[in-house]
Amino acid sequence: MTPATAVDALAALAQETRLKVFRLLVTAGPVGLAAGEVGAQLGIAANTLSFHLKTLSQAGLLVARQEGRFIYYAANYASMDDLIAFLTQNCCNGVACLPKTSAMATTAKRRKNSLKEYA
Amino acid sequence: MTPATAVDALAALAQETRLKVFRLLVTAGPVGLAAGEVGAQLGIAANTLSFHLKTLSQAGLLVARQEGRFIYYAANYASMDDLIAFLTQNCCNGVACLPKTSAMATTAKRRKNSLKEYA
DNA sequence: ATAATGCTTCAACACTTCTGGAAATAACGA
DNA sequence: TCGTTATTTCCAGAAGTGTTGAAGCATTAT
Repeated sequence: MTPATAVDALAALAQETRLKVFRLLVTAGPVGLAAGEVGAQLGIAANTLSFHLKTLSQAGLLVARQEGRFIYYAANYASMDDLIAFLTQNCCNGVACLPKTSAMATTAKRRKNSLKEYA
Repeated sequence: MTPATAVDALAALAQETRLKVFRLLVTAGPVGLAAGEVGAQLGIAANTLSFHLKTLSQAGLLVARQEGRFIYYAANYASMDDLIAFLTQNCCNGVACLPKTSAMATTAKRRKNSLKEYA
């Protein structure tokens, strides 16, 4: 992750509507949601939503796939991970400065839930 | 962390100069660096730097303390942690979607290094 | 006192971003 | 084919952001 890429991603998230959209898609899982569904759930006009989805996609935070007339958007977990790694790089020299972050996805949790759940 | 707080923090980080400053202070540890030192290391004019330090501080990402003529700025690890927790909340239902993030600060690492290192 | 140092504030300008209406494109159904 | 649905693009105006030079405060040194 380059500084420029990180700035793009952060700028994309630094807007109320886009942050709502992103968080909705983060909880929605890898399958994602159709654009219209996102708009309906959050009460956003189609053209405005399209603008914000484009911004998030260009920043690499969302991936889009077409299915018939619908376009599904899903969170790009890998780039979110890269962004967080970039922000916390060399933080505190390994001391426990980020308790919530480290608790969030422990090795134990990872072992308990397999990726196949989404297959 | 409220959505508004998160947007403020993300907006503060979504700027090349500020991101550089923040990352420098993240690696600098809890003691922080004097404003002038930050400016010297990154090559930023005093007035410009002051503007950006203020933005980062108001967003809660930095804490400032005066020491004589110098003002030391340090990363606020707690708010960075809150921000990451906010972004990744309910992500992927516990599946291993953020490998780097979870590897970043494991329980093992936390035990190995005590907070007293900075006392 | 006076000067020097460290940092901040102010005002002005160029530049970018967000929003909303209207029109365009694309896929499907009758 | 024609209409409907899903989504995007274009445009213009309003609002916000970053940079610069000059001036202003505090704190320390002479």
